[in-house]
Amino acid sequence: MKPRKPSDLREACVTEALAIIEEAGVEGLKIREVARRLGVSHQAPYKHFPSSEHLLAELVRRTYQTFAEHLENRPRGNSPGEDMYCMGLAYFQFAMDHPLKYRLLFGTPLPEPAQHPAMMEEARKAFTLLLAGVASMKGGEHVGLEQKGLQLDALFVWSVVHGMASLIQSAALHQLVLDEATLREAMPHALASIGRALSAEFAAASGEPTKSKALPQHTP
Amino acid sequence: MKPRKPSDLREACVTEALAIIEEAGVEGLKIREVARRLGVSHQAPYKHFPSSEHLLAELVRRTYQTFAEHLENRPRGNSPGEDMYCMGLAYFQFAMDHPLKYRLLFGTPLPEPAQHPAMMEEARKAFTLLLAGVASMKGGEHVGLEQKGLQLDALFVWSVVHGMASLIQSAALHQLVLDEATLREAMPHALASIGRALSAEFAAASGEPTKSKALPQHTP
DNA sequence: ATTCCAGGTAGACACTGTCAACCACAAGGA
DNA sequence: TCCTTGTGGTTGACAGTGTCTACCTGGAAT
Repeated sequence: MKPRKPSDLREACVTEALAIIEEAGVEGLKIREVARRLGVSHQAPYKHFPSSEHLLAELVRRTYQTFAEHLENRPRGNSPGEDMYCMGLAYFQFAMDHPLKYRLLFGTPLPEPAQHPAMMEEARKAFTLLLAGVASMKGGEHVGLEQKGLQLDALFVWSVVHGMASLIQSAALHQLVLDEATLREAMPHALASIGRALSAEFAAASGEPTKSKALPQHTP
Repeated sequence: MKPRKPSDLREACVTEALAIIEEAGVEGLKIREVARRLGVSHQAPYKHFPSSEHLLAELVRRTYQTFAEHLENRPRGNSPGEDMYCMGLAYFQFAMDHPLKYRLLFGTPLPEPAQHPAMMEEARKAFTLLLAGVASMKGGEHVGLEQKGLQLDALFVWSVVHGMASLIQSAALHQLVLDEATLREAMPHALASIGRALSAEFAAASGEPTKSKALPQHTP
Protein backbone atom coordinates (compact mmCIF):
# COMPACT_ATOMS: atom_id res chain seq x y z
CA MET A 1 0.00 0.00 0.00
CA LYS A 2 2.58 2.55 -1.02
CA PRO A 3 1.05 5.95 -1.75
CA ARG A 4 2.83 6.34 -5.06
CA LYS A 5 1.11 9.49 -6.16
CA PRO A 6 -0.89 11.36 -3.56
CA SER A 7 -3.49 11.53 -6.33
CA ASP A 8 -5.06 14.84 -5.55
CA LEU A 9 -8.42 13.60 -6.77
CA ARG A 10 -9.02 11.93 -3.45
CA GLU A 11 -8.25 15.16 -1.66
CA ALA A 12 -10.36 17.11 -4.11
CA CYS A 13 -13.29 14.80 -3.48
CA VAL A 14 -13.04 15.36 0.25
CA THR A 15 -12.92 19.14 0.08
CA GLU A 16 -15.64 19.29 -2.53
CA ALA A 17 -17.82 16.96 -0.47
CA LEU A 18 -17.29 19.08 2.61
CA ALA A 19 -18.32 22.13 0.63
CA ILE A 20 -21.47 20.40 -0.49
CA ILE A 21 -22.29 19.42 3.06
CA GLU A 22 -21.87 22.99 4.24
CA GLU A 23 -24.24 24.10 1.49
CA ALA A 24 -26.84 21.38 1.42
CA GLY A 25 -26.30 19.13 4.41
CA VAL A 26 -25.45 15.47 4.47
CA GLU A 27 -28.61 14.51 2.63
CA GLY A 28 -27.56 16.80 -0.19
CA LEU A 29 -24.28 14.95 -0.66
CA LYS A 30 -24.21 12.75 -3.72
CA ILE A 31 -21.15 11.10 -5.10
CA ARG A 32 -22.16 11.80 -8.66
CA GLU A 33 -22.52 15.45 -7.85
CA VAL A 34 -19.02 15.52 -6.39
CA ALA A 35 -17.70 13.96 -9.58
CA ARG A 36 -19.67 16.38 -11.70
CA ARG A 37 -18.28 19.41 -9.88
CA LEU A 38 -14.77 18.11 -10.32
CA GLY A 39 -15.35 17.57 -14.02
CA VAL A 40 -14.66 13.91 -13.76
CA SER A 41 -16.58 10.75 -14.60
CA HIS A 42 -19.18 9.51 -12.14
CA GLN A 43 -17.06 6.50 -11.31
CA ALA A 44 -13.78 8.26 -10.64
CA PRO A 45 -14.42 8.81 -6.91
CA TYR A 46 -14.94 5.06 -6.51
CA LYS A 47 -11.28 4.55 -7.30
CA HIS A 48 -10.47 6.31 -4.03
CA PHE A 49 -13.40 5.34 -1.82
CA PRO A 50 -14.84 1.81 -1.91
CA SER A 51 -18.31 3.15 -1.26
CA SER A 52 -20.09 6.33 -0.32
CA GLU A 53 -19.99 5.18 3.29
CA HIS A 54 -16.22 5.32 3.22
CA LEU A 55 -16.26 8.81 1.84
CA LEU A 56 -18.69 9.77 4.56
CA ALA A 57 -16.49 8.25 7.24
CA GLU A 58 -13.55 10.30 6.03
CA LEU A 59 -15.65 13.46 6.08
CA VAL A 60 -16.78 12.73 9.62
CA ARG A 61 -13.20 12.11 10.66
CA ARG A 62 -12.02 15.44 9.29
CA THR A 63 -14.95 17.28 10.77
CA TYR A 64 -14.24 15.84 14.22
CA GLN A 65 -10.70 17.00 13.70
CA THR A 66 -11.56 20.61 12.95
CA PHE A 67 -14.13 20.51 15.73
CA ALA A 68 -11.53 19.44 18.27
CA GLU A 69 -9.14 22.10 16.97
CA HIS A 70 -11.83 24.70 17.39
CA LEU A 71 -12.32 23.64 21.01
CA GLU A 72 -8.61 23.64 21.67
CA ASN A 73 -8.07 27.10 20.21
CA ARG A 74 -10.85 28.61 22.31
CA PRO A 75 -10.18 31.71 24.40
CA ARG A 76 -9.19 30.45 27.83
CA GLY A 77 -10.74 31.55 31.08
CA ASN A 78 -8.90 32.71 34.18
CA SER A 79 -10.33 30.06 36.45
CA PRO A 80 -11.42 26.47 35.87
CA GLY A 81 -15.07 27.47 36.18
CA GLU A 82 -14.65 30.36 33.80
CA ASP A 83 -12.72 28.16 31.43
CA MET A 84 -15.51 25.61 31.44
CA TYR A 85 -17.82 28.43 30.49
CA CYS A 86 -15.53 29.35 27.61
CA MET A 87 -15.44 25.77 26.45
CA GLY A 88 -19.21 25.64 26.42
CA LEU A 89 -19.40 28.82 24.43
CA ALA A 90 -16.81 27.58 21.95
CA TYR A 91 -18.69 24.33 21.53
CA PHE A 92 -21.91 26.20 21.02
CA GLN A 93 -20.34 28.64 18.61
CA PHE A 94 -19.08 25.87 16.39
CA ALA A 95 -22.53 24.35 16.25
CA MET A 96 -24.02 27.73 15.35
CA ASP A 97 -21.38 28.63 12.77
CA HIS A 98 -21.43 25.27 11.03
CA PRO A 99 -24.85 23.79 11.70
CA LEU A 100 -24.69 21.31 8.87
CA LYS A 101 -21.26 20.08 9.82
CA TYR A 102 -22.40 19.78 13.39
CA ARG A 103 -25.38 17.77 12.26
CA LEU A 104 -23.00 15.54 10.38
CA LEU A 105 -21.24 14.72 13.64
CA PHE A 106 -24.17 14.31 15.97
CA GLY A 107 -27.39 14.34 14.03
CA THR A 108 -27.10 11.63 11.44
CA PRO A 109 -26.43 7.93 11.72
CA LEU A 110 -22.69 7.52 11.36
CA PRO A 111 -21.02 4.83 9.31
CA GLU A 112 -20.51 1.66 11.33
CA PRO A 113 -17.93 2.80 13.90
CA ALA A 114 -16.17 -0.53 14.13
CA GLN A 115 -15.41 -0.36 10.43
CA HIS A 116 -13.88 3.10 10.62
CA PRO A 117 -11.56 3.30 13.61
CA ALA A 118 -9.81 6.42 12.34
CA MET A 119 -13.10 8.24 12.51
CA MET A 120 -13.72 7.19 16.10
CA GLU A 121 -10.22 8.18 17.11
CA GLU A 122 -10.96 11.81 16.29
CA ALA A 123 -14.26 11.64 18.14
CA ARG A 124 -12.48 10.37 21.20
CA LYS A 125 -10.06 13.27 21.12
CA ALA A 126 -12.89 15.80 21.17
CA PHE A 127 -14.52 14.16 24.16
CA THR A 128 -11.22 14.04 26.02
CA LEU A 129 -10.99 17.81 25.79
CA LEU A 130 -14.32 18.08 27.54
CA LEU A 131 -13.26 15.58 30.19
CA ALA A 132 -10.12 17.55 30.94
CA GLY A 133 -12.12 20.74 31.33
CA VAL A 134 -14.49 19.18 33.81
CA ALA A 135 -11.58 17.57 35.63
CA SER A 136 -9.75 20.83 36.23
CA MET A 137 -13.00 22.46 37.27
CA LYS A 138 -13.76 19.79 39.81
CA GLY A 139 -10.47 19.12 41.41
CA GLY A 140 -7.44 20.35 39.61
CA GLU A 141 -4.96 18.31 37.68
CA HIS A 142 -4.59 15.48 40.13
CA VAL A 143 -7.96 13.90 39.43
CA GLY A 144 -7.76 10.92 37.11
CA LEU A 145 -9.74 11.26 33.93
CA GLU A 146 -11.08 7.77 34.26
CA GLN A 147 -12.88 8.50 37.52
CA LYS A 148 -16.53 7.64 37.17
CA GLY A 149 -17.98 10.72 38.86
CA LEU A 150 -15.93 12.86 36.56
CA GLN A 151 -17.17 11.10 33.49
CA LEU A 152 -20.72 11.50 34.68
CA ASP A 153 -20.23 15.21 35.12
CA ALA A 154 -18.59 15.50 31.73
CA LEU A 155 -21.48 13.66 30.15
CA PHE A 156 -23.84 16.01 31.89
CA VAL A 157 -22.02 19.06 30.60
CA TRP A 158 -21.85 17.60 27.13
CA SER A 159 -25.56 16.87 27.23
CA VAL A 160 -26.39 20.44 28.07
CA VAL A 161 -24.34 22.05 25.33
CA HIS A 162 -25.16 19.43 22.75
CA GLY A 163 -28.82 19.42 23.68
CA MET A 164 -29.08 23.17 23.53
CA ALA A 165 -27.27 23.40 20.23
CA SER A 166 -29.32 20.61 18.77
CA LEU A 167 -32.63 22.01 19.97
CA ILE A 168 -31.94 25.53 18.80
CA GLN A 169 -31.10 24.24 15.36
CA SER A 170 -34.17 22.07 15.29
CA ALA A 171 -36.85 23.77 13.29
CA ALA A 172 -39.26 22.79 16.01
CA LEU A 173 -38.09 25.38 18.46
CA HIS A 174 -38.39 28.46 16.32
CA GLN A 175 -42.08 27.90 15.81
CA LEU A 176 -42.78 27.63 19.52
CA VAL A 177 -43.81 30.26 21.98
CA LEU A 178 -40.24 31.41 22.56
CA ASP A 179 -39.04 34.69 21.13
CA GLU A 180 -35.62 35.32 19.66
CA ALA A 181 -34.38 37.26 22.68
CA THR A 182 -35.06 34.30 24.94
CA LEU A 183 -33.28 31.97 22.60
CA ARG A 184 -30.24 34.20 22.55
CA GLU A 185 -30.02 34.06 26.33
CA ALA A 186 -30.62 30.35 26.47
CA MET A 187 -27.04 29.20 26.17
CA PRO A 188 -25.48 31.58 28.71
CA HIS A 189 -28.27 30.67 31.08
CA ALA A 190 -27.61 26.98 30.56
CA LEU A 191 -23.89 27.43 31.14
CA ALA A 192 -24.58 29.29 34.33
CA SER A 193 -26.85 26.45 35.40
CA ILE A 194 -24.05 24.01 34.75
CA GLY A 195 -21.82 26.03 37.01
CA ARG A 196 -24.45 25.91 39.73
CA ALA A 197 -24.94 22.17 39.41
CA LEU A 198 -21.25 21.33 39.42
CA SER A 199 -19.98 23.73 42.04
CA ALA A 200 -22.83 22.82 44.36
CA GLU A 201 -21.81 19.22 44.11
CA PHE A 202 -18.19 20.15 44.55
CA ALA A 203 -19.07 22.14 47.62
CA ALA A 204 -21.06 19.25 49.04
CA ALA A 205 -18.19 16.86 48.40
CA SER A 206 -15.63 19.06 50.09
CA GLY A 207 -18.02 20.01 52.87
CA GLU A 208 -17.48 23.67 52.19
CA PRO A 209 -20.55 25.77 51.35
CA THR A 210 -18.88 27.82 48.65
CA LYS A 211 -20.94 30.52 47.08
CA SER A 212 -21.50 29.77 43.42
CA LYS A 213 -18.40 30.83 41.58
CA ALA A 214 -18.49 34.06 39.69
CA LEU A 215 -18.97 33.29 36.04
CA PRO A 216 -18.26 35.84 33.38
CA GLN A 217 -21.35 37.15 31.71
CA HIS A 218 -21.87 36.21 28.10
CA THR A 219 -20.33 38.47 25.50
CA PRO A 220 -22.95 39.16 22.84
CA MET B 1 -63.26 19.06 1.28
CA LYS B 2 -65.84 16.64 2.59
CA PRO B 3 -64.31 13.36 3.69
CA ARG B 4 -66.71 11.20 1.69
CA LYS B 5 -65.07 7.93 2.48
CA PRO B 6 -62.42 7.93 5.15
CA SER B 7 -60.53 5.92 2.58
CA ASP B 8 -58.59 3.66 4.85
CA LEU B 9 -55.70 3.65 2.43
CA ARG B 10 -54.51 6.95 3.82
CA GLU B 11 -54.64 5.54 7.33
CA ALA B 12 -52.99 2.36 6.19
CA CYS B 13 -50.17 4.34 4.63
CA VAL B 14 -49.56 6.17 7.88
CA THR B 15 -49.45 3.10 10.06
CA GLU B 16 -47.36 1.18 7.58
CA ALA B 17 -44.95 4.09 7.26
CA LEU B 18 -44.65 4.33 11.03
CA ALA B 19 -43.88 0.64 11.15
CA ILE B 20 -41.16 1.08 8.57
CA ILE B 21 -39.66 3.95 10.50
CA GLU B 22 -39.57 1.88 13.67
CA GLU B 23 -37.79 -0.87 11.75
CA ALA B 24 -35.47 1.04 9.48
CA GLY B 25 -35.50 4.67 10.51
CA VAL B 26 -36.56 7.67 8.50
CA GLU B 27 -33.96 7.05 5.83
CA GLY B 28 -35.45 3.61 5.29
CA LEU B 29 -38.85 5.04 4.52
CA LYS B 30 -39.74 4.90 0.85
CA ILE B 31 -43.14 5.63 -0.55
CA ARG B 32 -42.89 2.83 -3.07
CA GLU B 33 -42.10 0.41 -0.30
CA VAL B 34 -45.18 1.51 1.60
CA ALA B 35 -47.29 0.92 -1.50
CA ARG B 36 -45.66 -2.44 -2.06
CA ARG B 37 -46.38 -3.60 1.47
CA LEU B 38 -49.99 -2.57 1.10
CA GLY B 39 -50.28 -4.44 -2.17
CA VAL B 40 -51.13 -1.33 -4.08
CA SER B 41 -49.69 0.47 -7.04
CA HIS B 42 -46.69 2.73 -6.51
CA GLN B 43 -48.79 5.78 -7.24
CA ALA B 44 -51.70 5.07 -4.93
CA PRO B 45 -50.23 6.87 -1.89
CA TYR B 46 -49.90 10.03 -3.97
CA LYS B 47 -53.68 10.25 -4.11
CA HIS B 48 -53.60 10.92 -0.37
CA PHE B 49 -50.35 12.80 0.10
CA PRO B 50 -49.23 15.41 -2.41
CA SER B 51 -45.61 14.48 -1.85
CA SER B 52 -43.45 12.41 0.43
CA GLU B 53 -42.85 15.51 2.50
CA HIS B 54 -46.52 15.66 3.34
CA LEU B 55 -46.55 12.05 4.41
CA LEU B 56 -43.52 12.77 6.55
CA ALA B 57 -45.18 15.76 8.13
CA GLU B 58 -48.17 13.64 9.09
CA LEU B 59 -45.87 11.02 10.60
CA VAL B 60 -44.07 13.66 12.62
CA ARG B 61 -47.37 15.06 13.81
CA ARG B 62 -48.57 11.69 15.03
CA THR B 63 -45.29 10.91 16.66
CA TYR B 64 -45.32 14.19 18.56
CA GLN B 65 -48.80 13.24 19.64
CA THR B 66 -47.88 9.87 21.06
CA PHE B 67 -44.77 11.43 22.58
CA ALA B 68 -46.85 14.02 24.43
CA GLU B 69 -49.26 11.32 25.55
CA HIS B 70 -46.37 9.31 26.89
CA LEU B 71 -45.20 12.31 28.90
CA GLU B 72 -48.65 13.00 30.19
CA ASN B 73 -49.24 9.42 31.31
CA ARG B 74 -45.99 9.29 33.23
CA PRO B 75 -45.98 8.18 36.85
CA ARG B 76 -46.32 11.33 38.93
CA GLY B 77 -44.02 12.33 41.73
CA ASN B 78 -45.06 13.44 45.20
CA SER B 79 -43.37 16.83 45.02
CA PRO B 80 -42.68 19.21 42.14
CA GLY B 81 -39.00 18.33 42.23
CA GLU B 82 -39.70 14.64 42.27
CA ASP B 83 -42.25 15.07 39.52
CA MET B 84 -39.72 16.88 37.38
CA TYR B 85 -37.47 13.89 37.89
CA CYS B 86 -40.25 11.59 36.74
CA MET B 87 -40.84 13.72 33.69
CA GLY B 88 -37.19 13.52 32.78
CA LEU B 89 -37.20 9.77 33.17
CA ALA B 90 -40.35 9.44 31.07
CA TYR B 91 -38.82 11.60 28.35
CA PHE B 92 -35.67 9.56 28.43
CA GLN B 93 -37.54 6.30 28.43
CA PHE B 94 -39.44 7.23 25.30
CA ALA B 95 -36.22 8.07 23.55
CA MET B 96 -34.72 4.74 24.60
CA ASP B 97 -37.77 2.66 23.75
CA HIS B 98 -38.35 4.25 20.35
CA PRO B 99 -34.99 5.56 19.23
CA LEU B 100 -35.93 5.79 15.58
CA LYS B 101 -39.16 7.62 16.29
CA TYR B 102 -37.29 9.96 18.59
CA ARG B 103 -34.78 10.61 15.86
CA LEU B 104 -37.65 11.42 13.57
CA LEU B 105 -38.73 14.19 15.93
CA PHE B 106 -35.40 15.70 16.85
CA GLY B 107 -32.68 14.26 14.70
CA THR B 108 -33.72 14.83 11.14
CA PRO B 109 -34.57 17.98 9.24
CA LEU B 110 -38.32 18.37 9.51
CA PRO B 111 -40.56 19.37 6.66
CA GLU B 112 -40.86 23.15 6.36
CA PRO B 113 -42.72 24.00 9.58
CA ALA B 114 -44.63 26.92 8.09
CA GLN B 115 -46.16 24.58 5.53
CA HIS B 116 -47.35 22.08 8.11
CA PRO B 117 -48.98 23.94 11.01
CA ALA B 118 -50.72 20.83 12.33
CA MET B 119 -47.36 19.23 12.84
CA MET B 120 -46.05 22.19 14.81
CA GLU B 121 -49.18 22.31 16.95
CA GLU B 122 -48.36 18.88 18.37
CA ALA B 123 -44.77 19.90 18.97
CA ARG B 124 -45.94 22.90 20.93
CA LYS B 125 -48.11 20.74 23.15
CA ALA B 126 -45.17 18.57 24.12
CA PHE B 127 -43.05 21.56 25.07
CA THR B 128 -45.90 23.03 27.10
CA LEU B 129 -45.89 19.93 29.29
CA LEU B 130 -42.26 20.53 30.07
CA LEU B 131 -42.89 24.19 30.78
CA ALA B 132 -45.66 23.33 33.22
CA GLY B 133 -43.41 20.90 35.04
CA VAL B 134 -40.67 23.47 35.49
CA ALA B 135 -43.23 26.07 36.51
CA SER B 136 -44.64 23.99 39.33
CA MET B 137 -41.14 23.09 40.43
CA LYS B 138 -40.04 26.70 40.58
CA GLY B 139 -42.99 28.45 42.08
CA GLY B 140 -46.21 26.59 42.06
CA GLU B 141 -49.21 27.22 39.91
CA HIS B 142 -49.26 30.99 40.14
CA VAL B 143 -46.23 31.55 37.94
CA GLY B 144 -47.14 32.49 34.39
CA LEU B 145 -45.83 30.14 31.76
CA GLU B 146 -44.74 33.01 29.60
CA GLN B 147 -42.23 34.27 32.14
CA LYS B 148 -38.81 34.45 30.59
CA GLY B 149 -36.82 32.95 33.44
CA LEU B 150 -39.14 30.01 33.44
CA GLN B 151 -38.72 29.45 29.74
CA LEU B 152 -34.96 29.59 30.14
CA ASP B 153 -35.08 26.96 32.84
CA ALA B 154 -37.40 24.80 30.79
CA LEU B 155 -35.05 25.07 27.85
CA PHE B 156 -32.20 24.09 30.11
CA VAL B 157 -34.03 21.03 31.36
CA TRP B 158 -35.05 20.09 27.87
CA SER B 159 -31.47 20.46 26.72
CA VAL B 160 -30.22 18.08 29.35
CA VAL B 161 -32.69 15.30 28.68
CA HIS B 162 -32.62 15.70 24.94
CA GLY B 163 -28.86 16.04 24.85
CA MET B 164 -28.36 12.95 26.97
CA ALA B 165 -30.83 10.89 24.98
CA SER B 166 -29.35 12.05 21.74
CA LEU B 167 -25.76 11.43 22.78
CA ILE B 168 -26.41 7.98 24.18
CA GLN B 169 -28.07 6.98 20.95
CA SER B 170 -25.25 8.42 18.92
CA ALA B 171 -22.92 5.68 17.87
CA ALA B 172 -20.08 7.96 18.83
CA LEU B 173 -20.51 7.47 22.53
CA HIS B 174 -20.39 3.72 22.72
CA GLN B 175 -16.95 3.62 21.20
CA LEU B 176 -15.51 6.05 23.72
CA VAL B 177 -13.80 5.38 26.99
CA LEU B 178 -17.07 5.07 28.86
CA ASP B 179 -18.30 1.70 30.01
CA GLU B 180 -21.89 0.56 30.02
CA ALA B 181 -22.31 0.94 33.77
CA THR B 182 -21.39 4.61 33.56
CA LEU B 183 -23.81 5.15 30.72
CA ARG B 184 -26.61 3.58 32.70
CA GLU B 185 -26.04 5.99 35.54
CA ALA B 186 -25.70 8.99 33.26
CA MET B 187 -29.33 9.96 33.10
CA PRO B 188 -30.13 9.75 36.82
CA HIS B 189 -26.98 11.71 37.49
CA ALA B 190 -28.01 14.35 34.99
CA LEU B 191 -31.46 14.62 36.49
CA ALA B 192 -29.97 15.06 39.91
CA SER B 193 -27.75 17.78 38.51
CA ILE B 194 -30.79 19.52 37.13
CA GLY B 195 -32.33 19.48 40.56
CA ARG B 196 -29.18 21.02 41.99
CA ALA B 197 -29.06 23.74 39.37
CA LEU B 198 -32.70 24.69 39.64
CA SER B 199 -33.20 24.51 43.37
CA ALA B 200 -30.01 26.45 43.99
CA GLU B 201 -31.32 29.21 41.80
CA PHE B 202 -34.66 29.04 43.49
CA ALA B 203 -32.99 29.28 46.86
CA ALA B 204 -30.95 32.26 45.74
CA ALA B 205 -34.03 33.97 44.39
CA SER B 206 -36.03 33.46 47.57
CA GLY B 207 -33.07 34.19 49.80
CA GLU B 208 -33.46 30.91 51.61
CA PRO B 209 -30.49 28.54 51.64
CA THR B 210 -32.50 25.36 51.14
CA LYS B 211 -30.61 22.14 51.14
CA SER B 212 -30.92 20.46 47.79
CA LYS B 213 -34.29 18.74 47.73
CA ALA B 214 -34.34 15.03 48.21
CA LEU B 215 -34.76 13.37 44.86
CA PRO B 216 -35.83 9.76 44.55
CA GLN B 217 -33.09 7.50 43.35
CA HIS B 218 -33.42 6.02 39.93
CA THR B 219 -35.25 2.73 39.62
CA PRO B 220 -33.16 0.40 37.49
C1' DA C 1 -79.01 9.03 -18.58
C1' DT C 2 -75.23 11.87 -18.30
C1' DT C 3 -71.62 13.99 -16.10
C1' DC C 4 -68.13 14.32 -12.83
C1' DC C 5 -64.53 13.14 -10.02
C1' DA C 6 -62.11 10.68 -6.06
C1' DG C 7 -59.22 7.08 -6.09
C1' DG C 8 -57.03 3.60 -8.39
C1' DT C 9 -53.79 1.93 -12.47
C1' DA C 10 -49.53 1.77 -15.74
C1' DG C 11 -45.76 3.97 -18.04
C1' DA C 12 -42.24 7.16 -18.45
C1' DC C 13 -38.40 10.34 -16.87
C1' DA C 14 -34.50 11.92 -14.43
C1' DC C 15 -31.87 10.87 -10.81
C1' DT C 16 -29.21 7.96 -7.54
C1' DG C 17 -25.41 4.21 -5.96
C1' DT C 18 -22.96 0.52 -7.66
C1' DC C 19 -21.24 -3.38 -10.75
C1' DA C 20 -18.67 -4.66 -14.83
C1' DA C 21 -15.91 -4.11 -18.64
C1' DC C 22 -12.68 -1.52 -20.97
C1' DC C 23 -8.67 1.65 -21.55
C1' DA C 24 -4.20 4.34 -20.91
C1' DC C 25 -0.03 4.66 -19.37
C1' DA C 26 3.98 4.58 -16.30
C1' DA C 27 7.10 1.24 -13.72
C1' DG C 28 9.74 -2.62 -13.73
C1' DG C 29 11.72 -7.01 -14.88
C1' DA C 30 13.00 -10.35 -18.95
C1' DT D 1 13.37 -3.57 -26.23
C1' DC D 2 9.11 -5.95 -25.18
C1' DC D 3 5.80 -7.68 -22.02
C1' DT D 4 3.44 -7.64 -17.79
C1' DT D 5 1.17 -5.47 -14.19
C1' DG D 6 -1.54 -2.27 -11.59
C1' DT D 7 -3.28 2.43 -10.74
C1' DG D 8 -6.53 5.64 -11.98
C1' DG D 9 -9.46 6.90 -15.30
C1' DT D 10 -13.58 5.99 -18.79
C1' DT D 11 -18.34 4.34 -20.55
C1' DG D 12 -22.37 1.60 -20.16
C1' DA D 13 -25.56 -0.93 -17.77
C1' DC D 14 -28.94 -2.12 -13.86
C1' DA D 15 -32.08 -1.71 -10.13
C1' DG D 16 -34.32 1.38 -7.26
C1' DT D 17 -36.15 6.00 -6.05
C1' DG D 18 -39.70 10.28 -6.30
C1' DT D 19 -42.73 12.31 -9.26
C1' DC D 20 -45.21 13.75 -13.76
C1' DT D 21 -48.63 12.36 -17.06
C1' DA D 22 -52.19 9.85 -18.96
C1' DC D 23 -55.61 6.50 -18.48
C1' DC D 24 -59.33 3.80 -16.29
C1' DT D 25 -63.45 2.86 -13.19
C1' DG D 26 -67.26 2.88 -10.41
C1' DG D 27 -70.44 5.37 -7.77
C1' DA D 28 -72.75 9.78 -6.59
C1' DA D 29 -74.98 14.22 -8.28
C1' DT D 30 -77.36 16.44 -11.54
